[in-house]
Amino acid sequence: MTSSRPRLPTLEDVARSAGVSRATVSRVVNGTRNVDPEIQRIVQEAVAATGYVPNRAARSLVTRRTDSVALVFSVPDHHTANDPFLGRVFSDPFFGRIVGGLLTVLRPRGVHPVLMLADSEDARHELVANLRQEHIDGVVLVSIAPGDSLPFLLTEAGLPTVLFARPTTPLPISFVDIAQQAGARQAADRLVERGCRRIATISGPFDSPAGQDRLAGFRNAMAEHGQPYVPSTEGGFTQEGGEHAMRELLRDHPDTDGVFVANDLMALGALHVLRDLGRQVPDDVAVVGFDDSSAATASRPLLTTVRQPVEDMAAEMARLLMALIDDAAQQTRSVIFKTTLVVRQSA
Amino acid sequence: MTSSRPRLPTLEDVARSAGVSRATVSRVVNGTRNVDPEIQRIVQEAVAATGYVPNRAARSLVTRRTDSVALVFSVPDHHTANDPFLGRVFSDPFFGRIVGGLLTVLRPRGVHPVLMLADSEDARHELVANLRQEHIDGVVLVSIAPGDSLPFLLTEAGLPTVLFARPTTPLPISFVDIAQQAGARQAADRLVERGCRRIATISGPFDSPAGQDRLAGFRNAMAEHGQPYVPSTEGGFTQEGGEHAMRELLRDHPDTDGVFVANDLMALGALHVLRDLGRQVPDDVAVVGFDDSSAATASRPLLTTVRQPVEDMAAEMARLLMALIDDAAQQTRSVIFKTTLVVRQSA
DNA sequence: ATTGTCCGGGAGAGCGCTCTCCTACGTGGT
DNA sequence: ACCACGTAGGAGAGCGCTCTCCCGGACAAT
Repeated sequence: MTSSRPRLPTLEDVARSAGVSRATVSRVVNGTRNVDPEIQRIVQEAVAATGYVPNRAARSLVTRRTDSVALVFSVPDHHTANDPFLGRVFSDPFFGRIVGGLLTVLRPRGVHPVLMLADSEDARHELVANLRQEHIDGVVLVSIAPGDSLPFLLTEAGLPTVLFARPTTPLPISFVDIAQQAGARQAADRLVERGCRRIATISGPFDSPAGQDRLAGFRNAMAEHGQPYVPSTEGGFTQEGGEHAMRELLRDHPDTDGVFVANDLMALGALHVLRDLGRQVPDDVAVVGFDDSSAATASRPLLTTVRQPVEDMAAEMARLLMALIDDAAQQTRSVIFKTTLVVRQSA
Repeated sequence: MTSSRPRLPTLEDVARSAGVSRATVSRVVNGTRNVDPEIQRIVQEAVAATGYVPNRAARSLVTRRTDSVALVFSVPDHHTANDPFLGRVFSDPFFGRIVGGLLTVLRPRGVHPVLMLADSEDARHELVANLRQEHIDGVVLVSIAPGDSLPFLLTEAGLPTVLFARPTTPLPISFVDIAQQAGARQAADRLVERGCRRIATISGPFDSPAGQDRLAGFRNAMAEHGQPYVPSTEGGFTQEGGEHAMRELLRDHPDTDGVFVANDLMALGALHVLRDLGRQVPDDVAVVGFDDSSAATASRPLLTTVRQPVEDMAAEMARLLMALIDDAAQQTRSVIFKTTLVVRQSA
């Protein structure tokens, strides 16, 4: 029974009711220029009495601002929501953590995030066209598509954009990221501190900056700790990959007593394998993960891991984007967050 | 170096370039009425040549449609994104599964979901005011706040709304849900079929419809299987609650050989307790969860669970909402989905 | 007094689009 | 031949808002 929209009050209505002009009401509503306090009061009462709320479309039309930003997830081509791949992306808690972080900054400013998905080259171009047509003020881009063209396309279109994680190829674009290498170093320090002597690592895919950096950072740190060679296997950032890598590692290096696993999901898999093979964690083999995702507390023993402050990073993305929108001439900036080691049970 | 917006092509520009009137271009772009095929072609070429994309704000202003819907998450008061509670909400993979499902329907229709959060009574009222100002066509509401006022407020405001899960109090509002009782029955059937004789259950909170229904459904099914009394403990739908409940259950009923746990998160906790106490799953105690969330595949043994088709449900919500928006006089409707038992290792 | 300055308020153009009219032009029936 | 009717395209009125421009009055400086 949706009562067919009974025409909502407009500025005009409020103006008439308050006995002033439309312009004055607009000034009061938007808090621009000086308005006599008495008139302000009258207008505010009229607003309350009529139940007036500004029409965003009309406002956008003239201001060329929509007070909404796109939250774009860019994923490899030809995956739909029913595909296992995309399903995994969206079902990753990380998605929700980003949203939560963004909202802490966006909501107080009355800016709404609009969800968008770029899952094909066509979609990417269409997206840019849509965004250019000024119905969106800026873009928060989370890209997990290797060699994604969107960062470039958006830069080229001159759209205010902030990336989650450093772009694969250098680009004049703002982003937030974590100090990956320093994070890996925290893991190394922990394992060494525990007294582990034969330390190995399960790495992420080599074509991802995060995978590379964590591996490099870990190796560097271990070298400084006097261990020149670190056995490593690639686990593809998946749970199954982690299991497989752990098995391989133990086969080739049965005396391993400490493992740095480049993300929690793989660590979860590794823990399962260790238990199946009868190795006690952390006593026989200590394990350190990365991310501090929900997997870290779903596992037994609880996972010691390097925490990535996703919510804070997302909030900062929102701040950077707002600044970029307010002042288009602004320099692009990057903000790098420090990770923290969360010590639980596995190391 | 954001090149300060170089004024984008408008309908007028396209019209001039094609040598026709604005109205004709509009007709071609929107595919309304009959337009001479030849002129259609000319206009389409002009559109391509100028790179024209409709301005949504201008269009919305006159059509009173925005082609965007709100995706509202309504949560209990006084929780912010940094609070553990809300953090958990947003980090629950379920959030992303909803979004994924919605997008499969919304995207092809060019409708965008706008994320909103209602975390206080003020926020709820403000939300309704915002939505009423016609800058949003409809609402997809996921409420996890007990006694939430939003379903009522939205109905009252005459806003097209679709709920995820049956509202706590009866209301003329569309919703999707699953056949909770039938789902619980599937779990019961499985446990009985495996030969379990002393079956118990860990339930969700009694103030949630899902918690109630699953418990009632399970009891009914067990009664039909000849077991009149089912020991049960409440686990609050959390992992810790599940652990605690499992411990309690085993203390009071040490000979339990099968457990239905009303969600996967609690089941995860239960599995940990069972292992700690040296009970083999599924041989000593069989466990069936509910939801088929990511926890189900993160556990060892892999969790046998009742699958809730969240993506399909979300897609249906989108369909219901679109129908409601297109025809406001439409009846409110509910769609109940069947669950499926996913047999893995734990039962 | 006269001029200049500031400041509060109103008038009105126009953002880019849709959609209702209206006109011009066939086409068919009588 | 005439009129009725259908059909394709144009003209133009807004949708609700912001913002520039303008005006009138208060006040200070000359």
